[in-house]
Amino acid sequence: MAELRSKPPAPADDGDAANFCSTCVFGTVCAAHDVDKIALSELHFLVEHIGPFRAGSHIFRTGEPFKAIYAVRSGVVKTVYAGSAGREYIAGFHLPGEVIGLAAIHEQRFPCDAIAVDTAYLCRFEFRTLATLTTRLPQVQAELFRLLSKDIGSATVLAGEPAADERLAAFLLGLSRRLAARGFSARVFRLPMVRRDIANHLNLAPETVSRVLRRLHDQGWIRVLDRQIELLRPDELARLAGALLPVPQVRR
Amino acid sequence: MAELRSKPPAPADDGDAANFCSTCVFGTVCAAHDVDKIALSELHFLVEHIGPFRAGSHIFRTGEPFKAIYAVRSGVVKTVYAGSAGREYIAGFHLPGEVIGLAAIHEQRFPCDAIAVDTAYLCRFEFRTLATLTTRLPQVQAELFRLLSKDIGSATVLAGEPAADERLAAFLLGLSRRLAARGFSARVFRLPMVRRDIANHLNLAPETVSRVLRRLHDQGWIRVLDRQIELLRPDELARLAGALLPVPQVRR
DNA sequence: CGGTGTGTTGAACAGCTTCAATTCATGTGG
DNA sequence: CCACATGAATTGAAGCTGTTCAACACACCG
Repeated sequence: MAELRSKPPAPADDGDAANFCSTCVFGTVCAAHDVDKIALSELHFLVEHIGPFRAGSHIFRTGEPFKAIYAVRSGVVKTVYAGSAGREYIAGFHLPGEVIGLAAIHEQRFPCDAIAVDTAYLCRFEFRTLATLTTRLPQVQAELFRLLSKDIGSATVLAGEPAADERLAAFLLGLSRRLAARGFSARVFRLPMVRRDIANHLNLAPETVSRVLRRLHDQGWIRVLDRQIELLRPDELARLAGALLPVPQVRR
Repeated sequence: MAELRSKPPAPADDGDAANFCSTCVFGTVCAAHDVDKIALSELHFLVEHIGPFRAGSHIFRTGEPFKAIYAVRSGVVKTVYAGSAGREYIAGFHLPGEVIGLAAIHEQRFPCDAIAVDTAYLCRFEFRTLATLTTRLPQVQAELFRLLSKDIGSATVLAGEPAADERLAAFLLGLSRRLAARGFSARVFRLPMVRRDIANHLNLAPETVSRVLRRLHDQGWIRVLDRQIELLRPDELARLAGALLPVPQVRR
């Protein structure tokens, strides 16, 4: 477990006047297509680079009026809903290239907090301007539809309420795959968040997370050393997780 | 509990060449605004009325290629995800005016089954055509964004995993409010679905649903007679449900 | 060095599930 | 028309999974 890459504290690629960030959701959309050059440059002009946000600081808060959506450029961000009885539910952990804030469109207010887990940099997209632009950039509109649709699915996945082991297996594998898609090792990685966050994401007590990790460790399917994780038997984990897994990225 | 309205077996309003159905999601959008008349008539032309679907028959199935979204015109439709170990999870019950199929945009396949609970009639919107039209009808685009965003939220609500009583209270109250928004009584109504469906929606065993209903009944907060429900103390139910409730429709 | 927050482990408890039996309504075939 | 089968709903009893409460190890930091 020595070859673990430590995440760079600053974004590797900020983009410039001619290009989007390498992680940008809209980068791939615009690169290959014959799009309206003027509109494209407007889209580019619309992007606002913000950060750094230190671990624990808010990108937006529950109840704030909705003005913009955000794409994670570097670091990790969690979206946190206030649950009943003082509990909090973490809807997701968002890696570079992923977009947050889309759930706020409906009520025009953010329904959750967005909090940096790591030191995080983001891109800000003023939504009204973006929505206007999409009428001239159908590919961007399609991408927005797709992003919104994706979030419906991801919210639904955990709702099936499987056993603790399955949830944790699905969580680890999902994280592994998303990291792999970003050029990191799929086998060995470091959990960016504390146990309590994992617990709140999977609807478990932190103690249960500990115990399940230990169980998986004792079975020889993973190795756990603090936040260092090594997946020894991803096949077994996948079997455990069952239909719960986010499909291994077909598109984008 | 005698004044209960029985739901009409056929849609009350099919719309015509000049008007959308009274329940239509896009009706309100187009009615009041100064929109492109030609584009509007195209949108109108795009709508395809389908049905009836008898209880238990599929509107679409998991894995089918995504071609269109659907709006419920009359009746009730459930969206069912295949859960782990043969269990099934019901993401939602959809009343007239609500849209289903949006989660399929992302992977271009339906991630769930849509099954009629009641006899149901729907409107079908070819999605590609619709997406093209929205570039000329910004209000419709905005409405689509809003619908998608709404579904993210609704999927997240139950994820907070509260106690069984809270879930059931939230479910009953949510249903009551949605029915009220459609002109039915908020106090007295009939559950369109069987207990097992409620159980699969709330991640409970059918037996637990029975027991909780009985408990609420014995507390004097509701009256239950088979599928007939009367809410005697909606205030207490709301207190129980806590932050879990869908906000009482502000917009639309 | 004590303080704080994270993580682990143990033991008792609670809530929900599971299994099983019963009632009731509906529909089918003899 | 009745006998029987089927499925929904309810209720009871037992069992299990995860929670809660509590104690402790460990690292980091003033």
